[in-house]
Amino acid sequence: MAKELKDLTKRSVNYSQWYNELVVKADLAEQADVRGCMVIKPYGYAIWEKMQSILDGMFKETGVQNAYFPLLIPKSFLSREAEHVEGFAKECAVVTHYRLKTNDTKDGVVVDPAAKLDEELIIRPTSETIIWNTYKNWIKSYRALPILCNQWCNVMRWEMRTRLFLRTSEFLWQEGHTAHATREEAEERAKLMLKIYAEFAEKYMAVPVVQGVKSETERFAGALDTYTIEAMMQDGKALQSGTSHFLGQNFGKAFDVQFLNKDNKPEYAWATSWGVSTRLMGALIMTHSDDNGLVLPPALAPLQVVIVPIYKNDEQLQAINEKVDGIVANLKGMGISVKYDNADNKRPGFKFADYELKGIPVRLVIGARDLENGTVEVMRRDTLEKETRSLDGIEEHVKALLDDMQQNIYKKAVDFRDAHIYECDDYEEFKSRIKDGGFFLCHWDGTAETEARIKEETQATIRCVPFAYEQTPGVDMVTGKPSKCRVLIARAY
RNA sequence: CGGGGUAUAGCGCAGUUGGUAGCGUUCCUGGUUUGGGACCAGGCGGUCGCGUGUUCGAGUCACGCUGCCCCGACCA
Repeated sequence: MAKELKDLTKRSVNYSQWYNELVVKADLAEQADVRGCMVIKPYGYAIWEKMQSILDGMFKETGVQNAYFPLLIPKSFLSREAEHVEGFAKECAVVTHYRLKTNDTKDGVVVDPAAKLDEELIIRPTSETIIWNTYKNWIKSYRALPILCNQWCNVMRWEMRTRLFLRTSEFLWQEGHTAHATREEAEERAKLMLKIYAEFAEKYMAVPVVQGVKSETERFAGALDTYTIEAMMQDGKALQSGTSHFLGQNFGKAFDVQFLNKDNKPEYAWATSWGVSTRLMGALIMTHSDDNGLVLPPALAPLQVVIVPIYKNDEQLQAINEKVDGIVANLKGMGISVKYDNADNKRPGFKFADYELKGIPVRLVIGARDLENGTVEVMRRDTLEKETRSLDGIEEHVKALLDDMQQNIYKKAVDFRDAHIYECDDYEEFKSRIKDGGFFLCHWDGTAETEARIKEETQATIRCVPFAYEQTPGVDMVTGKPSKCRVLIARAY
C-alpha cells in the first residue's frame, strides 16, 4: 500500500494517470464492468450529495421547482429540432426491443425478434425534446408562464473515450428547463443560472471560474447562446464546468408550444436550459489535490474533522475516549461533522495517511502525552501543517481553521489561475506556449475557419468570450483581420 | 471504424526447448506492536478469456472468435 500511494507523486509527470489513480485510491469511483460507465462509491457519492443539496437550495431560492421526466424519448421527438438532433445523433443509445427469450441451446438469452418496437426509443442524452413535448400541454396562456423546472437525473451519451467523472457514457446531472413569455425574461434566466453556477463553484467548491459566452461552433445544439463557466486545472487545461443556454423559440416552434399573450395574440414560448454534472467532481479533484491525495474544501467535505487516539493499553484508551466524547459533542453542536476513529484494527500511521488521501480537512490527534499536558495535535490538510495546542477552546479553533482553509484553498486556486492567464498577440508564440497549458486571451476575427485552424494546429479551442474582461478592438492573432475583442483560448478536457 | 498492444488468484505479475500452477499484495487466524502507511507464523483463494486443432500430454504450438487497454475521429 505504501509503495502504491507514493506513485501519486507522479502528479507533475503524468497528470492524467495521477488523476485516475487518485479517484480510485481515494475511494470516490471506479470503472464499472459496463463499457464507459462508472460506479460512484459511497465516499464519492457523499460529496456529490452535498453538492446537490447546496445547488438545489440555490435553485429553489430563484423559484425553480423539481420534477421528473421519462428516461426514454421516442426517436421522432429528437428529430423535431434540426440542429439539436445533428448535435446528439452520433452518441445516442437506442432501445429497439422490449423482450428477451431463452436461446435454442437453452444456455443463454437472445433478443426476441418478435418484440421489436414500432418506434425506437432513445435513452435521453438530454431532455429538451421530451420536456418541450410535455410543456406543449401545460402552456396555453401567458398566465401559465414562467415554468421553472429542474430534474436531477442520469443521461447517456455514447462517448468513444471515457474518463471517470470527466466523461462517462452515463452520468448524473441536473438539467433545468424553463419556459418564458418574453425573450428578455428567458435571456435573464439563462444569465442568472450561470451566475448561480459561478457562485457555487467559487464559494463552495473553492474553484475560480471564468464566465463567458461560447462561440457559435462550441454552442449547445439548438441554442442561440451558450453561457459557460470555465475552470483551470492544475495542468493548465480548461474544464467546462457548467453551461446555461438561451434557446430562443427553437424548441417552442419545434414542439408547437404556443400561448396567448396579454394582447390575446398567439406566440411561441421562449426557452432556457442549464446543467451541471458529476463532472464537477472532476473539477474539485483536479483543482485542489496534491501528492498526498484529495484536498476537499470544508464546505463540501462529508467529514470535516477526524480524531485519532494514540494509546498503549486499555486504560489509556479509556481516558482518551472520555476526553474526546466531550469534544465530539461540542463540535457536532456547532454543526461540524466529526468522526472519532478509535478502531484498533488500523495503526495510527495508516489512519493518518488514509484520511489525508481522502481529503479530510482537519485531523486531531490525542495521545497519553497530550492527556498529561492537556494538549492536542491539530493538522490542516491544505498545508499539512501540524500544531500542538491546548484543549481549551479547541472547538472554536477548529471552526476558525475550517473557515480559513476554505478561503485559503480558494485563494491558492485563484493565484494559480491568474499566474497562468496570458494576453497573446503572436500566433507563433501562442503555438509554442500553449503546450505548457494556461488560458490565452487573444484577438479573434470571429470566423469559424480561424477557430478550426487553431484547433487543428494546436488542439486548443475557444473556451468563451469572457464577460469580465475589459475589451478593446485589435487584429486577429492568426489572420491579422480586424477583431472586436479577445477570446479565451485553451486546451480543454 | 483504422493502427498497436494485452488476456494466468480480488489486484499487480512470472511461467524456460510442451510434462499437470507459482511470486508479490489483498483477505482470514493467532501473537507481538501502536506519536506517520508494522512485524512474525499459519491459512483461504485459479475450469490459465472462449472454441477448434496438433500431441501420449497444451498456460506454452496453430487457426478462429471475444473482451479489455493505448493512439486517432467524436464529446460536458
